[in-house]
Amino acid sequence: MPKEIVPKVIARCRDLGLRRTKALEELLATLVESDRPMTLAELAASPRLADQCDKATVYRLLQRLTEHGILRRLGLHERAAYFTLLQPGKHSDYLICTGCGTIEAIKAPCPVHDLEDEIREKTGYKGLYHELEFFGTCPKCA
Amino acid sequence: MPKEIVPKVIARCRDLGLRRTKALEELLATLVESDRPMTLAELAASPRLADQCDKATVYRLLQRLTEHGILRRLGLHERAAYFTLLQPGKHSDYLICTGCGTIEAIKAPCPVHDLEDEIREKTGYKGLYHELEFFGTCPKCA
DNA sequence: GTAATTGCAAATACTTTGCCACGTA
DNA sequence: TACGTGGCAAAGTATTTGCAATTAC
Repeated sequence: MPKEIVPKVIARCRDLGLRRTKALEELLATLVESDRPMTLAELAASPRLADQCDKATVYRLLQRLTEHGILRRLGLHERAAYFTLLQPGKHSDYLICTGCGTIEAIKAPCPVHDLEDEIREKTGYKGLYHELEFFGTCPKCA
Repeated sequence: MPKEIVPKVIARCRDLGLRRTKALEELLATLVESDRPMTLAELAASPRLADQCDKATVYRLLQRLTEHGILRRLGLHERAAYFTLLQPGKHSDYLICTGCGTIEAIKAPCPVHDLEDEIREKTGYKGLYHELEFFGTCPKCA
């Protein structure tokens, strides 16, 4: 959670051969400050990026960072794709209200790691990871 | 798995006030025969439906059936939405190859029911359900 | 007969790409 | 200087809707 996250991630990007651009810095800062996954549209419209660069630039940045394993692309049921910073050792599952669309990360420990290991062994899939989401109607929407 | 599934589901539809149309029958039969979720495009192009009706009809059928709880709409990471028949007492998690896009249902018991109950109690969300998917590269694609 | 359902076509929404200018290393 | 990046605009892909015609009940 400390502010030093951004510089560290940028260092990782640099190691991967990516250039340090203003857009990269602002995009990462925005994602780190956000406590939930964000869409391309949300990112492109966010304060740090709106005046900074074109939506196509944000799009290509998201592509590049996802390919390099800095970000992860999530489904989350909306028409738009969501992106989140991938931090080693960290994993989040989400609780989503199908009424208002609110997305919140779940704090409880994820209960699927054992099954994930089992699947990895039995199927031989490489680079296995999972995505777990809970959907329902929040008290406000009910 | 028996053939009687379709008539039963149609009966449920009728109880909900839906009309028994050819398109409805074929759509349900297609989904029952499929062992995995399908997209609107796949369904509209499937043998039973291709000559039967317009894609817009399939689209609206999927909407209606989803609203009435006969089907469930899933994310599954592709740009297109996936739909699956919702059978009482049945639940599937999926294993998806990010290379070739293969989707297969996981047989192992789902390990998140306890967490789901916990979330239901703590948050007060109504109609809570979850979606769990594993992503990775299958042996063939690796 | 009446309301639900359908077909066709047009409109959206979000994503993706081409091409040339620009900036970082 | 050279190659990764960025901007603008156009093309793609999947979804969603309007409206008149049709069909189930």
